[in-house]
Amino acid sequence: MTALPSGARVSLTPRAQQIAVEARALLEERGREALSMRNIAARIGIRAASLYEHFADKRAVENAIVAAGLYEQGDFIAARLEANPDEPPMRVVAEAYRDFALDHQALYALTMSRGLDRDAPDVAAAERYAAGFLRRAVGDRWELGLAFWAFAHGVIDLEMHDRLPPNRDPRDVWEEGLAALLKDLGAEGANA
Amino acid sequence: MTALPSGARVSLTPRAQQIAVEARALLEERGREALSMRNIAARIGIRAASLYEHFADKRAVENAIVAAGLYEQGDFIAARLEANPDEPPMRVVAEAYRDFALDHQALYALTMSRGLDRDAPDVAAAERYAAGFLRRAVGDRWELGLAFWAFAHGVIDLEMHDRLPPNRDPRDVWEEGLAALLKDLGAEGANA
DNA sequence: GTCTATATCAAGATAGAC
DNA sequence: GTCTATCTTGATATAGAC
Repeated sequence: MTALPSGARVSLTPRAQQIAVEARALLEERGREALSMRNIAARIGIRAASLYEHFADKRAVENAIVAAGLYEQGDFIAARLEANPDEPPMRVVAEAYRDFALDHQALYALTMSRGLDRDAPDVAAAERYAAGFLRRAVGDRWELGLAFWAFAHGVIDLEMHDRLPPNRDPRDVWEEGLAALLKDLGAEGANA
Repeated sequence: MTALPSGARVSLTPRAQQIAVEARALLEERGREALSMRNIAARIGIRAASLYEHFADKRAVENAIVAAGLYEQGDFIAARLEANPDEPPMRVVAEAYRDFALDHQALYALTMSRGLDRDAPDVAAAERYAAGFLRRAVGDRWELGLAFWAFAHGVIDLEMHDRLPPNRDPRDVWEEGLAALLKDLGAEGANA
């Protein structure tokens, strides 16, 4: 069940792979508005024009980053589930989701605040892979599963935009909402 | 308790007020990336340079839009509460929040996906006004109130970015999560 | 309060040579 | 696969005249 390296899941030439890796590093180091074709190229030591030999346009580069990020997010969740077999899976998935997002904020924002290009096969497959963990954690209560996701995303997004009151700990908000939802999920989802 | 017209709450010259109104109309009609100084000016029939007589920079124009939007959102929620005195207030607030957001998507996105400029006094006051309704709806369970907000924002944001599965009704996700949170809030918040 | 004119910058993308 | 050179567009913002 150990995951393949994400490179093996994605249909890119080796060079395009490498560019996507550097682009992602750039994104995480310098933020989203630094992710320009020029900056990506400069980091690799080539000219922006040369990138178009490997990607049709900027959107395609972003898609590669997003797809790789979703696989990595899934792998991270999978590892946490393996490491915590006695915790309620939905709690493990939720905590892992949040930790990953907060550890990769620019990547998370890129993934969530643009529409996903579902006609890009790599993106669509990566989305299915990542969503699978949520699905399995909630059994047949798929709508409630999506509600967990919405709650998690909402807390993370408010936190990232500094919208929560400064005198409150976001972790308390998180715990309060998560507990309420888990109560509703009940025993059904209590173990995998 | 009827609200003042939002103009009266905001410290802008009449001309600046008028510009902000047009800017907001532009935002709602043509979306966020159409909100440029050039486009705002063109809609009024002046040149972009002239706007700087009334606002220090673009950010200030956005702040005026956001502050007015928050007051309007608050008024909308207040009206719903008055119209539904027998419903659980937290449910009324949540439903009103969602309806307002979905009816003013570009405004909502502008308000939520930029940081708020809290040193702009108008913005800070508007935020307090809008947050007050949530506060009163949850009594002393303020963290849970923030969890309601996070959940609502999360559903709305996923919905706006087309992230929810196409074969599921977002309303079902909404209802499922809201019901779970309301259950946890219990009788305390059942009436105002 | 608005104008013209302009500075400044940066973005995505293409053509065609090597 | 990368280069140079360039096109095209569009943004925020300022100076100074009227």
